[in-house]
Amino acid sequence: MAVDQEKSGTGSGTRTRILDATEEIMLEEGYAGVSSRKVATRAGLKSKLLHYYFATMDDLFIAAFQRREDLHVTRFAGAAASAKPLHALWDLAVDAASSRLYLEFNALACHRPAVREFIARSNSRDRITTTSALQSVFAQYGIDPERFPPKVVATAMAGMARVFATDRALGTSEGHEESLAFVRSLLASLEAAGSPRPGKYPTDSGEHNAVDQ
Amino acid sequence: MAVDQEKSGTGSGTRTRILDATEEIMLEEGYAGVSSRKVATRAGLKSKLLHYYFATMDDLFIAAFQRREDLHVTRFAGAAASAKPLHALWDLAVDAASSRLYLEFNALACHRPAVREFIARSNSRDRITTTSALQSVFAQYGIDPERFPPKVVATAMAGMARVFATDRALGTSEGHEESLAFVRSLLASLEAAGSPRPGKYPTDSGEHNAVDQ
DNA sequence: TGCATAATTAGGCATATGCCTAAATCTTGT
DNA sequence: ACAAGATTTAGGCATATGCCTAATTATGCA
Repeated sequence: MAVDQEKSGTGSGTRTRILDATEEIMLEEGYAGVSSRKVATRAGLKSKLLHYYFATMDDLFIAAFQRREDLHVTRFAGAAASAKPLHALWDLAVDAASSRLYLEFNALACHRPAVREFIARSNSRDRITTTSALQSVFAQYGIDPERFPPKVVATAMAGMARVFATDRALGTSEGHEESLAFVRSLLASLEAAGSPRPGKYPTDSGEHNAVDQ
Repeated sequence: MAVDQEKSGTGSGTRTRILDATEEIMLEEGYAGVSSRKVATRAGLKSKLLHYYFATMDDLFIAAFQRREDLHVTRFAGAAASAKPLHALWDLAVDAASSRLYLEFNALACHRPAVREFIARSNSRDRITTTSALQSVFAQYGIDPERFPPKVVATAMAGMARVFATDRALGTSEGHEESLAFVRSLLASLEAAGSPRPGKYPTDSGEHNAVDQ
């Protein structure tokens, strides 16, 4: 325990401020721009104190990632339970800040073995959770899982979100508008076709077409 | 062509060796692992010589990226002109080494302004070129561009390729098999349905192949 | 042959980074 | 009030990095 958990509000949020600073630097300069002294300066404290909260840089990165992931899990649950789960899940995946951060974390994981396992596990878990959520939604909406395999849709969603995040970070947006419009219209037609089925599984109702051609 | 650089052609491939070493380190440790001394050691030469070929690290990264991009452009042209362009373009996008490298370059671009413009331009250009190639192939195959907007397909392809690359680098492969199988079967059905298309467009045989515009 | 140019080698400086040990101060529960 | 733990401060070392100036050797060409 000790420092690893938010003991109480006593630290005046020092730990939180450190993680915030870490995220900011990752977004502005990339993960390689994160150094102990830079984080400390940005958080407004001496570098020694940072070392007190996070003995090593690995600890810092893992904690930063952990916090983001916890937030993501919460958001994900909310999205999956919302009235329009497909739209909500898609919006969540595309969320700019999160995607950009995950991008950096993924790159970071490549040369920090201690962090890699955390991120790899999280990636895998997220894909599985998304798949399972989609599966349930698809069943509820009467969407043909052969036509839209949840696992494939989950992978495609993750992929497009990453493209958007990367491009945006580099200042381009070639194809974003069209892709977003296309996906949204697809989601709308999917949700419109299955929406009026609260609590029950459709499987009936003639309009199984949902994705007609 | 292919004269691109080679200051004089007598470097006994030193320049090439430097770029190779740079790529290797990027793949093994990430872009942040690339330092002048490390590259020099790996290429089997003194760090001073590296500085002779590439005055700054920006120059080195830009040259490394440039070389990869030239190779990609060549491969792309070949894929677009092949007998099964859809499969070829997809395979190219998913190619492991290239995707991983582009991933690193993208991350690198975030905190190296001098490199950013190169990469951003390349990303944008690649998306446009892919879109245009898909458009032409779709027209040839009689694939409805409303149902498969080339721009959207190009973005989705780039996205899935990135997910595969990232996951593989981290040691996971959740959903890869299913996604690859799904895409391949989709491509097969598209190519099979389009090949015997009646009309003025050639079916196969590469004589009048319309790859250019 | 000679010569211009490419290719290679040499040492070093200013800076930044990760991580360490020890002590002083503040907060808390009792 | 007091002890125990949490929080903050302090200085420093070994290492790595980017980049610089100059000199020496190898090579191709007229």
